[in-house]
Amino acid sequence: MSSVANTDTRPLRADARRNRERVLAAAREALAEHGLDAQVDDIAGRAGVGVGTVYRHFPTKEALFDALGGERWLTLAEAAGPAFEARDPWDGLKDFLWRCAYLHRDNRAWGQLAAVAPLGLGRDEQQELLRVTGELLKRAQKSGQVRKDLTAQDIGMLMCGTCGVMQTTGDDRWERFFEIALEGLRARTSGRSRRA
Amino acid sequence: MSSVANTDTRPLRADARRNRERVLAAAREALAEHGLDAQVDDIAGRAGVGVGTVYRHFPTKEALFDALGGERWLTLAEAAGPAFEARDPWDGLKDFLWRCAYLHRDNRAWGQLAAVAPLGLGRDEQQELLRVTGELLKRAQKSGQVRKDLTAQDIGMLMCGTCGVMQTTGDDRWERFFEIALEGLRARTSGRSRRA
Amino acid sequence: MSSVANTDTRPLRADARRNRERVLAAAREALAEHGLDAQVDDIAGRAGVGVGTVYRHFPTKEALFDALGGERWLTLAEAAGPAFEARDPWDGLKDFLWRCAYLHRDNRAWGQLAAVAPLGLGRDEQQELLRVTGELLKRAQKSGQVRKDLTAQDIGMLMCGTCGVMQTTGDDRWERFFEIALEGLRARTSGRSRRA
Amino acid sequence: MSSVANTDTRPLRADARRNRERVLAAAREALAEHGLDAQVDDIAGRAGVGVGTVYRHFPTKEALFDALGGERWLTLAEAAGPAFEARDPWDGLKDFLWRCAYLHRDNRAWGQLAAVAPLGLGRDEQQELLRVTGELLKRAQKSGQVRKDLTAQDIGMLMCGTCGVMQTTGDDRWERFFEIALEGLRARTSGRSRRA
DNA sequence: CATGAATGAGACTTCATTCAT
DNA sequence: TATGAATGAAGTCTCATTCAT
Repeated sequence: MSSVANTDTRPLRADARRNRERVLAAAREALAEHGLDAQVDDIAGRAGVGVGTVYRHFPTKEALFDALGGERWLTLAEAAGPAFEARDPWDGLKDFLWRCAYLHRDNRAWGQLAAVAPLGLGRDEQQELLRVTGELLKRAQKSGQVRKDLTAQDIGMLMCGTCGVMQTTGDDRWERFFEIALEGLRARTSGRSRRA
Repeated sequence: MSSVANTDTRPLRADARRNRERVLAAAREALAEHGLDAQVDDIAGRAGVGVGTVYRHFPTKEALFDALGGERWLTLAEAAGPAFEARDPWDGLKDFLWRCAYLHRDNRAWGQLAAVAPLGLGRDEQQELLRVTGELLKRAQKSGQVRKDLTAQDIGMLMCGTCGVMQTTGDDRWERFFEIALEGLRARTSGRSRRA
Repeated sequence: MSSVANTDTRPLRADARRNRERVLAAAREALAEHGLDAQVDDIAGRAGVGVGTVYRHFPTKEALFDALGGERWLTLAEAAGPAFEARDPWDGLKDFLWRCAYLHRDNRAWGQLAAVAPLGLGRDEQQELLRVTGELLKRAQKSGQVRKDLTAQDIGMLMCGTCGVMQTTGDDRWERFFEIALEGLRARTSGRSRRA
Repeated sequence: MSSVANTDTRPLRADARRNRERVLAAAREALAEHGLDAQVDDIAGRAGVGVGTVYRHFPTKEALFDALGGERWLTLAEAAGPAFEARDPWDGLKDFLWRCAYLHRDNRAWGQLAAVAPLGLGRDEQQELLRVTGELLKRAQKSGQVRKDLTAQDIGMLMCGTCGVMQTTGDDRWERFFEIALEGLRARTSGRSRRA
């Protein structure tokens, strides 16, 4: 969660780290409010630092938002933990996905990022998320509750679409959308084949 | 489709109309490429006219994009026509929705607009779309193929989410998403309960 | 008053003349409201003609306003008429000057022009005004009521200053200013000489 | 005269202050030459800074000119100082007013401002000017040299009218106007001396 | 290291004037 | 001849980024 975009291994000085965190927090706020059009000066202001400090930690506005994106992937992956405890694998998967959705609702910045950060590409942080998602998915598939052909990336797209709805409506209607879309994951009941 | 945003009843002069169309076409292009950040000067350039001409037809950048939005709703509504001919209501509905999706794919500008034009709100042009969607939906519900509790707005959100995916991935993966989400519309087969 | 700026001797066609007058009237209005920043399109609109027509009659925005300026000089000169009937020459002069002032008050456009049309320069139309002013002035000087050293141009500057005040305050305070300034024209009372 | 429009208490950095002064100086120049139509880019150019710098110091073109206006009132008020030393109150008043007039002549920008800044209204800086003017006026009235009914605002209008003339003629003729108008302030002598 | 002043390309919009219809 | 659509230079202001203090 902490030094996501900092490739330098040397630990940052205490105050530098604090500034970095402040900037990230401010960026989250600004991003949530104004989307990708958030202004660097505004972010610096919210963080209580000068623009220069922002640029010391992040070479570019884009880099700053990228760092936020990194956080996002990690946090989402962490959200999977409880889902592994669930008795019913389908419940576990659902729980995880709703959790992810609410995280996006509570952090509008992430929703904005979802639109820019293509899925299944690049970022290392994303791998872990895909891994745990795949795990939960496989369990549910084995229990016969979920379509056998689904992949973790399919799930990713579903979340991505949900973020889109979230931002467009700006209210709670996405929950309805999400509930419907989740149904799309279910295995078609054996009813038919049996009847046939 | 035609003179969407022109409230003045007087018919435009031939050349003026041609320019208006050119500007709209250029705006579509620019919007597709750069989203809402597309620049008026660029649009004028693509249209082969001066900026002034753009502003003569549309008082504001926003108004220009609005006009595009109007087109969108109308065209989508028109896309429903063939669906009413389908033998199977579910096939009709699916056909319509895929058609809508492909229209968005072929006109990336619309996808950008989808993110700004909340559903179920405002614009008159949107009413017609909701109406025909509702009609097709009702038929499919009557035939027992689709969840009874769905509304035209639910369908709208589904399309909206699909646009989100389309833009994020930038490739064809949205088709997969769409196919899955469509499954979410299906009525849970009564097979089970009946058998019980 | 009519074809002031039209140097072509051929009489204009009836409708052309009517348009010309309309444009001038519209220009007066616009000038009064927006000063020299009045827009040609707006003037054309008020006149109920196209911009092209405005430009047919006046090659340039400046030329249009100049024409208004011409009117101004002529009308002011005509305002002197009654003043020649006055019993008392000083009363006659005062009457004339107040009349001029009120003409400017009632036609704010002129006030705007006053700031751009230097006095004592160029325009033929101005000569007549200077002539009659000089006449009235001379009479009042002969009767010993007015400073002997004043010239018609001094009077012109006084009017010009009054217009400045009129525009700056935007209300009636200029009357006060004018009254005071007029006193400055009076011959210093014989008191002095008597005492001497 | 110094940091007129800077309400922030923190002292500006040395270089920032220097730039601020440069911008103001450039604005004075531009205003003098082109009036309120002076362009921000031009001002920036004259000041040797980028446009951004102008906008950092003054949020708006209007704000910039306002700052100049503030200077004006203050400087004029300061010009009254010497007048209080004069033996003869009328000489003192005259001296002050001529001084004001010359200040406007030497700083044409102020003349332009005179046309926009109505008298007796708003600005705090103006109060001081009205106060000292009133003071000098009262003295001259007490000594019987000046019309008893005059107010500081009347004097203000007189200066305002003078600025108008100054700008219209563009030469020295305003001195003549001013001299005449000043005579308008004098108490009509005859009655008194006669009675005496 | 931090600060925030400076930069300047570039965005949107206006409007005098021209010219095709 | 009248119309009003088209033009495009020019104006105001913004904001990511750099750099002196």
